[in-house]
Amino acid sequence: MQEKYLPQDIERAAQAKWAHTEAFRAHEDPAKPKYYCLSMFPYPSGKLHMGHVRNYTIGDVLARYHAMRGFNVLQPMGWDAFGLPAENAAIANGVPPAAWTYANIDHMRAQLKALGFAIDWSRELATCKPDYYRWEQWLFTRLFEKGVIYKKMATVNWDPVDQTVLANEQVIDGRGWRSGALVEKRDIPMYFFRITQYADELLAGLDTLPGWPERVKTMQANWIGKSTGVRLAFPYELDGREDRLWVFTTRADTLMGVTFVAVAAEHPLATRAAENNPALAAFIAECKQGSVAEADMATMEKKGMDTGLKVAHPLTGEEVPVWVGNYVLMSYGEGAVMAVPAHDERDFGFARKYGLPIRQVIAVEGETFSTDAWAEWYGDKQRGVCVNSGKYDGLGHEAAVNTIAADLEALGLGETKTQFRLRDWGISRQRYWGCPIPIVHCDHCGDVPVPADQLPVVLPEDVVPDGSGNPLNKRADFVNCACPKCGQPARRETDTMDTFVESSWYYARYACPDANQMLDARANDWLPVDQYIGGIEHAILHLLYARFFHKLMRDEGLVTSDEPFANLLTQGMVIAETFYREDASGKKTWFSPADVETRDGVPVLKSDGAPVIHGGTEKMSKSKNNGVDPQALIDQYGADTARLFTMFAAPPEQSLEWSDAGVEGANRFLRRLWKMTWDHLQGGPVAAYAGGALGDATKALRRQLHQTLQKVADDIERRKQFNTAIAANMELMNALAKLEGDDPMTRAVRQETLEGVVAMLAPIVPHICEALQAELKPGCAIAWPAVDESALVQDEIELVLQVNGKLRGALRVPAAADRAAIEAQALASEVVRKHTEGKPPKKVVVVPGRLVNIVV
RNA sequence: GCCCAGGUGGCGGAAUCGGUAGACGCAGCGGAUUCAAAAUCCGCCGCCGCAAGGUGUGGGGGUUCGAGUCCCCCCCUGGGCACCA
Repeated sequence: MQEKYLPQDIERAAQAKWAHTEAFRAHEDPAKPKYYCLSMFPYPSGKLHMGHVRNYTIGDVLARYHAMRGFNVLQPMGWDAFGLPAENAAIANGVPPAAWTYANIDHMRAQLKALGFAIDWSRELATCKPDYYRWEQWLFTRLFEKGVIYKKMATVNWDPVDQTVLANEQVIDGRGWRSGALVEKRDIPMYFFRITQYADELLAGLDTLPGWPERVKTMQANWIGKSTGVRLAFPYELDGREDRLWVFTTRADTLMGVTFVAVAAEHPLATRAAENNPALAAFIAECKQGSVAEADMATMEKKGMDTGLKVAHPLTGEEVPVWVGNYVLMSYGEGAVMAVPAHDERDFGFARKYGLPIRQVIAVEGETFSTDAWAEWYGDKQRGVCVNSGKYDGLGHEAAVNTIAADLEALGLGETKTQFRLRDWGISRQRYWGCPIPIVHCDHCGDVPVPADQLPVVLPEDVVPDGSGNPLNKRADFVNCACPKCGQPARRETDTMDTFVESSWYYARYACPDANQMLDARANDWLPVDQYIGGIEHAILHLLYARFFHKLMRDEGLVTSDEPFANLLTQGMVIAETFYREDASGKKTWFSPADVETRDGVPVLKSDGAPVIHGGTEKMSKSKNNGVDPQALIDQYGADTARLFTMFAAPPEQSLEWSDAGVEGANRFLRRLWKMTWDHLQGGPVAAYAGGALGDATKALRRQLHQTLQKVADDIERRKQFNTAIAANMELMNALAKLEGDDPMTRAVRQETLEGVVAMLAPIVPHICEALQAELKPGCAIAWPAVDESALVQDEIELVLQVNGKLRGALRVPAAADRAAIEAQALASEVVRKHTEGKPPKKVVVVPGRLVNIVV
């Protein structure tokens, strides 16, 4: 054994050994319980960032721990390889996205291997490879034929200068990120997954997932947003024809307070009204500026304009004006809303701004209504009762909704309806680097899905996008084809799929990566995933889409389970400070924190010494350029230090603010572990303690060892909190360092303790543990030690002594002492007499094993 | 704007079911070792106070023998908002 801890040498040796023995190759084995441990696969952006290190170390700790505890473990890895950054790199460097992506994959694979993760690399997949995406195309055609996928118009961000569709991320303050042009909304045809058909099941399914964090389930439930309300109609007559304007509301009880209705700018009524109204047409055009992102829509100034059209109130027949509102979303509900300014805060503000009437129809006892300012109670469903509402006066929320709904139904002007906030999933992307949508457009046959025997539709990999439009449109060899149905010349669809489609089923493909079909029987051997680990930022979209896709695959007979992920661990983000400079046009340039230093309390760029602006502490991301490269850490200290530090710095679910300090401490601990083992082994080999009389010190250390074994198992398995598991081992090592003596019994206990620490830390720092095990117990694989219950027994325990709830001292009592004996001993103690000043106790609280509180 | 989290020493964090606030680590301070330094080892380390003691978990209120933990209100920070992944 080397006296010095040399991480590079031992890590290389351990990794070579694992590779040689195929230690992590997973095989189906019905004799053992399976444990499918999956970390969200990375986007191959170039190099690993700290978020990856954190994510995959968490997964690796759980995978290795479960393997030690007798599970048949599968831990695969792959690449979420399609996406926008590859096109951006192509624009910047002139490299085809495919070449850029494959080079990144090679680099990042080597980095992952250097971190020593227990991954079955034989199952590696990349979503940009035809043998992966062909099955996605195959399923698409099946679902298209079933009607689960359909085509409709949808609104996108359009850059009029670059003549291209922009992602929401590419719209900055309403302008295109490259051109700086004002972004417009544009309607184009897109393919949609009918996810709303599964809304109820996706909602109900959350209750079958006890292994998911409550907060994620709450977010998903709110996202699906099931609400019951009333769909009702405002009749009107236009151009001599009778028609109805439909709206949906959860507050039908306020129907008598409607003073206007608001429609979206794209609503047919708005379009019709604008025909002879240039001012309105101009306003509608204005509404079409800006991004389609909901956050932008919700935070922009609420504006509106009267269309001049009137509709009739469904119950009173009273005339109600129709306005266009820039805050009304065409894609949600009916594209129109009824406005009750008195009882909806947004309508209230809008009515005051435009001088529209505010009519109170709900009252709360003891409160006075005023049109001057909004008060919380105006919108209170619980306490409010109807007023100024004719026959509905005096009814509470529920009764009023039911009565009004019944009356509307009798008139044929409304019905009770369940509404979801969830919208169908539009998957068409006007981009090159994605999975081609397997549709052929034929003048005679319409949209024809590509037959299975003609799949995959292969994406050409030699393309370099230039930032304007989809380059596939310029590839005649791709676009021109024969209609699969009639054989006549036809055009291939050039839109590609949302990359969320690839990441919605990769977890299943890992079970059978070589299958010559989408999935084979092995999928059911491994699914559902026992532990899924990934960033909290995926709490809604990715996880909802994957759950949805799993149900689609189930309904295709490909899997038997209802849910893909039995247990979910949402790791917090690795965040870091951001710094930027802004040019005259308002364009921001972001600088890496590594290139920034503080001079006289001002952040400046190291290269030019001029100040930069601090942009807050945010998720490490490419766009903010605040990622920290873990490679330097690995190069300097080794993989085990990087792993130990990321696991020790914060519990997995919390966000982790990056700082370089602390890494040194993790490395110091490993050196100390190494040195203590070396020192111990200088005395020659010794067997671990296996029985016999012990002194106080050795007995206490053994108790701590076995307590720690219990705690660490609980921390890893149940609490999934690795920082405290590591801290417990540090405490144990601190105690071991204080154990003196070289007699055989003491050395046996020291051997047992070191073996225990090596086993407990093996999932976290596997390389050093592998090397230490080879010295401590040559020829024996690391095994999780059984807890010795007899070592845990204590004769005496210490209780906390309080007087009036304040800590005043401690009390040593026999472990078996009963309540009365403890109370007597407490009352007799010196501290109690001093602090009670002789007053008789009013109450004595005894919490067994914890404390005694004397109340006077 | 809406939905979901979080806020504890100089810093990262611990306190698992309402029961000793600050485990463990970083930084700092003092000492040992050394020609010297690094490394290592030992000790101290919330704040006020010489001490006794008081005080302290974003702010305000409440429940309780006892609140970081439960309830109400407020402030701040982060994540998501459907085309970043």
